[in-house]
Amino acid sequence: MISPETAELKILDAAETLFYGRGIQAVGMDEIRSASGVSLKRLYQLFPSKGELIQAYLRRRDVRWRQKLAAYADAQATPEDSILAVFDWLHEWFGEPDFRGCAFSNSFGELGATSSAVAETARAHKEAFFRYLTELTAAAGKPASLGDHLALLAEGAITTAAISGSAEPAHQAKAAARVLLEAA
Amino acid sequence: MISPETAELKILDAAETLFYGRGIQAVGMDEIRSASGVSLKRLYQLFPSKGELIQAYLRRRDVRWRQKLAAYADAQATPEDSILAVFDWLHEWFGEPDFRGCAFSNSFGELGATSSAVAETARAHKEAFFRYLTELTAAAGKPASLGDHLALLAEGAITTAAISGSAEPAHQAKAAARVLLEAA
DNA sequence: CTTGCGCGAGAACCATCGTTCTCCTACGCT
DNA sequence: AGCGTAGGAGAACGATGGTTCTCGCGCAAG
Repeated sequence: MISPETAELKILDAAETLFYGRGIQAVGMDEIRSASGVSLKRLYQLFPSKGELIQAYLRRRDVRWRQKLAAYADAQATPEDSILAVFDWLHEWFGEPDFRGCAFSNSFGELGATSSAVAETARAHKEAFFRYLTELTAAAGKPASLGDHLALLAEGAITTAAISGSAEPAHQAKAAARVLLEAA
Repeated sequence: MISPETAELKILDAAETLFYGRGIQAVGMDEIRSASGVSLKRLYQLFPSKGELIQAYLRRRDVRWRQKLAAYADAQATPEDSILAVFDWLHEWFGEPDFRGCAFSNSFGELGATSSAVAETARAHKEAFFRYLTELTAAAGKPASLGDHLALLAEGAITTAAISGSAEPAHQAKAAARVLLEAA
């Protein structure tokens, strides 16, 4: 028998791939069982309902996504470089073969109206992202409004890249961000 | 008996309210029948499947949304004013009590991976919106890249307003747009 | 008048899905 | 060895949803 921790990881990995790739409602618990190789009984022991699995999926993705972004941006030499690097990171993300937009925007559009837990998780994710950009602009000695503006550009780039299937919006957003950064 | 045209309108109105307000998969055909007052038999005569009703809903919303935007923006005195008016119009839209983000982004996130028809409709809607903004920037004697940048701001404002539940992103996007407009 | 067609109301049908249950196997403890 | 418990595989259950069918009625043509 596999350990509970391993089982939990396998379930979360399968759930993330399936939920993100095909939409939450389009994926049944049976499919998560097949993909993870964990029995239904075990699955329900670890996550007592699909709703709790959805929350666990979103929470883990939130943390990992923001960690990866921060690791990339914080490695830059100056705050200005960090700000622009955000858009480079987005470009790399958009180019991944399974990129399908923002998991939080997607789940909000799908379930936000019927699940306040999903709506709240999406809101918290976006707020944390906004806060991070505002920290970067503060470190560069720029006003908080620049953080808001950059966040809108990034947000727009994500949905546009998802729907158009192109990574180009990241470069466009970066060009706009450079203008805003120099003007601020 | 009501005329087929009237029945079709009542169905589309009910479908739009329900699909947009609660998500497409969360709404059953029975609920559309109750809300529209049109019998299931008639409903299936006019729209042979839920998929075709979804497409009709999205097509009509695309046309109306872009018409309303263009009517508002084109009424301005100068191309520059038209560009900035786009964000005023967004602000009004965000303030509507049933605002829940972009119907196309939402349906793309929900069904884009499983329905190529939905994905394509969303793509066409965004492309038309982008094209419209590029026309405005061209009329103002600005480069096409400005149109792309404004589109990203608008797009970001829409999803941010939806998830945060605030109309403020429209004002923030307008401020950023003004900077980009003057710098271009 | 009567015959038949179109319609509305809603039951019926079939698939799917979230969740639970059954049955059987394997292993740990005494 | 024998017993009890946990776990896996998958059937079962109840609800829901998309789609179709049945039934009964009203109206229009002959």
